[in-house]
Amino acid sequence: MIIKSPCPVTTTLSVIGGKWKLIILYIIRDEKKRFGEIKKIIPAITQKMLTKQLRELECDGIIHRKVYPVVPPKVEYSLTKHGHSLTPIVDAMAIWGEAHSQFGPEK
Amino acid sequence: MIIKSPCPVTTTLSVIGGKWKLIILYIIRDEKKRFGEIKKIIPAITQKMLTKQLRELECDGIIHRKVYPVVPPKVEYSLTKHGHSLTPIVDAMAIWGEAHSQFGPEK
DNA sequence: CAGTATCCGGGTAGATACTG
DNA sequence: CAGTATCTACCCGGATACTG
Repeated sequence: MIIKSPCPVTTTLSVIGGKWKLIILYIIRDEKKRFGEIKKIIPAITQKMLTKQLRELECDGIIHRKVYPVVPPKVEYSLTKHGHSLTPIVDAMAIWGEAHSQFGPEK
Repeated sequence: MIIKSPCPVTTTLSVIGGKWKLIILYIIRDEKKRFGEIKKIIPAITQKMLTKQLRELECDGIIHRKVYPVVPPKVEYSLTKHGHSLTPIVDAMAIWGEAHSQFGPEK
């Protein structure tokens, strides 16, 4: 058995592995959100990073970007069907993180 | 709702998010492996990176490092109980990556 | 409001050589 | 065999300023 880096597991990681992507997925999992709403929920993220992470998720077909042609601009983000297929993984990771964050190395 | 970066999902990501960690977990999930064996299975990884990723996984209590005091050195890596609790997530990611790697952005 | 544009520092990761 | 050590390049991500 020989494994090269682009393999199924790493494919998934490349999609959700961004610093804020899991949080974003978590935020819009149930209802669509506007750019500013997401930004408010994650104050620590910069506009540049939020834009970048959203664009990458969009490129991977995970989220949908709906632009309303109004002034001032209004953009809503929501999960695509493809994106919804990730929620079990996001959930599992949230649960694992919750349960195991306090553990250190075994002795 | 306000989310800061160190939250459950990102905790999990920080543990398995390394470039090669998921692959390593996948490799030793069923049976312990020696350093050289892992290296052979992932030819693309450098010794330095393999060492680093293994150390980090060890620090997080995910894998166990058993050193045999022999010459030449022999070191075996295996999943800890804590590490085994990650396998459902690793599996889910592998399956998702397999199923969705061919998809692009939705139209 | 929802973005670009630009600058910049620090860490990630590769290549290579060396060692107990 | 299973690692260090060193040197280096790159890119991620933050800060800040500007715009349709």
